[in-house]
Amino acid sequence: MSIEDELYEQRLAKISQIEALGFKAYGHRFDFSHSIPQIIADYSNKTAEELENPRVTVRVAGRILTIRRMGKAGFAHLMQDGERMQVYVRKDAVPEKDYELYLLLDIGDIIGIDGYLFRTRTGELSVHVEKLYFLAKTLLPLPEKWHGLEDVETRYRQRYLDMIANPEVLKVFKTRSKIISSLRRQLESHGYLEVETPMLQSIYGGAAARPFITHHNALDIDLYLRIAPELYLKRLIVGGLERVYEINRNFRNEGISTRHNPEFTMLEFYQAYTDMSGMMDLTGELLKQVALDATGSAIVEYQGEQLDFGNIRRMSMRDAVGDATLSGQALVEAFERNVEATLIQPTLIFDFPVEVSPLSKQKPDDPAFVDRFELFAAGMEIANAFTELNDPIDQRHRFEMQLNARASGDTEAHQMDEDYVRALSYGMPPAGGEGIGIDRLAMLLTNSKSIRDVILFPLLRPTNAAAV
RNA sequence: GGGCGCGUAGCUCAACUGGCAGAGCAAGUGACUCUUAAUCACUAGGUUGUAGGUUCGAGACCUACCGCGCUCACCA
Repeated sequence: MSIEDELYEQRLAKISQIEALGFKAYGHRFDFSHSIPQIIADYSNKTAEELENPRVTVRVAGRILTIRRMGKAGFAHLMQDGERMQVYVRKDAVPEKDYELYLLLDIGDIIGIDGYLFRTRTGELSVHVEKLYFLAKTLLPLPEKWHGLEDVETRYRQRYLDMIANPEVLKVFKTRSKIISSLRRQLESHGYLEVETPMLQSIYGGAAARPFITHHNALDIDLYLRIAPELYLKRLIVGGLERVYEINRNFRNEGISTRHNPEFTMLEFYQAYTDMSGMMDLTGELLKQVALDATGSAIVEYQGEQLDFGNIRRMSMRDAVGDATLSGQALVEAFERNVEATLIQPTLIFDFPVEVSPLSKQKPDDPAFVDRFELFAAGMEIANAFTELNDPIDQRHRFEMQLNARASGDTEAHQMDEDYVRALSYGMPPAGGEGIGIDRLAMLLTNSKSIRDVILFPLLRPTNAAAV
């Protein structure tokens, strides 16, 4: 019998014992009076005397992290929402069956308690237990309490264990949530409307990437998982929704790395009657506020560097490369090869060659370039924005150039989207648009080295379930 | 896809040049009414990722495969 089976059997036996005492191994609703973080926030600075007069009674729930039994009394730590609270159980302070239950508890069990707050002799804020409730039995052992769970593969495959054993992981995902809610709040305050556009598309576009292909049975057609929502969002600009945004998943059938997950979250927003420079100003405003909302500061530490989102630099691609003679593909290649990784401080790079920008509007004074910028930080591309191309004839021409590129082997070139050209043909107001990679932004604002640390369930190769 | 590295008990890690697979935590039994990595005593727990090979002998060396990490390419 393996150790795990043995533990499992022992714990099944404990379920019988717990039920024999009159408790349910898997309980029902439990209305706690205070969350553990609440108690810590409200009572951490209270003295032992203040906690006695008047006595603070609490009903608390949580997962058992540690147990220290000493004959006829003992301590345990409960964890809720990433924070821990010590509880003290004395044989003469609880009903007889509750103490028998206490003796049967395992690390990992979820329990509820009634009791009152006090300070131990060493000063730790604790709950003096008067009644125990049993809420859920753990049948499997938790990772070790001291080192936690460090094996990265298990952390990603069994994220729930990672969250239990490594409370800082909870913080990362709370910060990610704050980032998204901050962006929503800000865009709404600018009059933007959140919309949802198709993930299943019969023509994919809006980015240079290879798609995932799937099949719809009833229509008997292949469909693509979207690589970007761009062309649909701009149809909405044509239709009169003048400020729209979408925060949702894109899917790109490409490599996996510390900066790439096949499905990733993108914010895209479009605003009629503005242009690239309007997007530049808005980007600065959004990022400063999102950094403040997520971390409390516009200056954020990332991997030993202080990134200042309060003061975003702007530089043309040619200036960044340092060669005013380069243009087209050669300029982009020089930029990607020599400059991109060196852009640690948040930097807007503008003036992209028209060849790599089939959806952007050309500069009025230099048609070799378009009014487009990308935001880089920590050597990563974070955002991409431009003055939207609203000339349907030019757009058709750009698509045709993309088709030529595709014919000569560029598997990531755009498809022709006749309906999109038709939409533009009804007249799209001048507009600016932008996409921000939420996962990468979350990396920066949580000081995470890998995109997998900011995606709850990153894609891993499946294994035989038994192996993990 | 290429290169480099890793895989030992549920978890965190040892095991010298190829020579009896070990510790702490977790688990079980016992002691203990203010502990906090509780303490003390005892007990149990292993197909060393998988399959081959070399060898008197393999956790270690060789080959292939599986999985993960880093990195390059591609991309956001």
